[in-house]
Amino acid sequence: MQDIFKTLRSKSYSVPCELCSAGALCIPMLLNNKLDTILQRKISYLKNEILVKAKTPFTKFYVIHSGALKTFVTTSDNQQQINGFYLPGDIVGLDSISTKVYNNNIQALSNTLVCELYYNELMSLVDTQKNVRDLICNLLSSNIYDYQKLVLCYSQKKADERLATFIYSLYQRYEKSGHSSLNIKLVMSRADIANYLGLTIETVSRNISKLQELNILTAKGKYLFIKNLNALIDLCN
Amino acid sequence: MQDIFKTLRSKSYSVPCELCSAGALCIPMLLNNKLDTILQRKISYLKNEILVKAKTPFTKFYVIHSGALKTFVTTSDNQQQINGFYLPGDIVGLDSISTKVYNNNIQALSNTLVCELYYNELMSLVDTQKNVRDLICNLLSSNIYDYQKLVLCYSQKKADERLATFIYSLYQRYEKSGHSSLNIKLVMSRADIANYLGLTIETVSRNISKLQELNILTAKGKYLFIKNLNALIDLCN
DNA sequence: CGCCCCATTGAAGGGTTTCAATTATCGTGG
DNA sequence: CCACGATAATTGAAACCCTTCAATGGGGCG
Repeated sequence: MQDIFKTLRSKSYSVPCELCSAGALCIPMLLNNKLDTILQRKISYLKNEILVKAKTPFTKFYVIHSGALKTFVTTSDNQQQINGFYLPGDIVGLDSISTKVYNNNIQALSNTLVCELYYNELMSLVDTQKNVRDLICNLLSSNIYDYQKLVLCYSQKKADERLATFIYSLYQRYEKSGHSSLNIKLVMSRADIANYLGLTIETVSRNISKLQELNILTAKGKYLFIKNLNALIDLCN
Repeated sequence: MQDIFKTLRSKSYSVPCELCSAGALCIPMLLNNKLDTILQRKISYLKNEILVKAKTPFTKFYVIHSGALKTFVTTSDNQQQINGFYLPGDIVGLDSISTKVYNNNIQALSNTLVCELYYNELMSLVDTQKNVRDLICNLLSSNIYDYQKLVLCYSQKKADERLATFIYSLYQRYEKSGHSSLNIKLVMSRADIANYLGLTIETVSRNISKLQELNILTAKGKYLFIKNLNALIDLCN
């Protein structure tokens, strides 16, 4: 078991363009040699660096190549409320089209490479390319569907089910971007997970222990090994 | 006080086209005499009638003129999980673009008039009219933003804050569609509210009583009268 | 190697649910 | 229009889950 975690230490997730949620955007653009005009490739941000402050003007989406981001708002008593974790292939900022400002702060959870995708120039492509139009609509719509499921999760589920759902969603997202593995590295702290799930650090910690006692997974620091995927999925519904 | 509730008994919310979330769609189309080709106007559904069963092919959005709808999924143990209430001016089905099937069941909470908006024909308008394209993107994006706020609400807030947020959001939504009033008719049952908020009926009931003890509102059956809007808003943060 | 931060674990308190009983409301039919 | 039954809503008490407060253990980084 120790060996597994050793090999994971050097694990670094990234997404090839073909599996990126914006990939279907970039690839046809590449073909048209229009890519460079609307997409800045692979800009680097350091761990904990703030990419965007909330309320600043919205100009572009951030598409994650490798690493991870979190988005959060700050409450009146100056506390963070995390409302999203973004992994390779994910696109950040879809909520900002209508408000014309970023609604959230965006921060790097680790050293991260992102592609920047300018909204205005993307929209001009929508007008000329029907597949881009469909892609944008699908991207926005599936984001809505994802949030619907998230709302159901948080409004209906207990702590252990929330945590199981969170872990399984990480598994699914890595799988989707070509990193199918029962070994998962948590890029965020327990405090961030707790904040996001609307629980306390202690409750998250206790429920991770509980999942281990149930032989569903093994946890060692930021590394999880899913021992019984079906049992994990059962906990999610 | 009794008088207020008397006069409310006949209250019926509806939205004029100018204030409908699809209004900016319908109005330019009206001008072009294209309206009738893509929009079926004011179809009537009876209370409790099922408009759409989940998993059936997605073809059109439903825009509410008067009345109200709820959307829900059914769990493995055949229980409803409500994930949305829709009021006059709201548009239902935005999550279904990407999945190509309706993800939720749609049911009328009261006798309801809806306009039906066909997706394919709407998309052809996107290609010819830039304002329609922008409207769709804004509609989808603001829906995402709304869900972000909802997720935060449910993941972070206690029962009384959830309920306050729910009531205040009803107030805001009626205000937005031209029915600004401190008197609100709840079109849904306590059971539906509880289900949606992830609470029990008893907890909802107790917290309505609590809001009355705090002199924030008066409740009589399905009718609420907000006595202290600022206090209600304070509870929401 | 030691410090600091993060994570884990324990015990008490508070909030929500569950179970149970009562009261109110709505729809129906006389 | 009122009476009745069925359904919905309210209220109380005990059980349970999560939080809070507190202390301990462990890992990463200089």
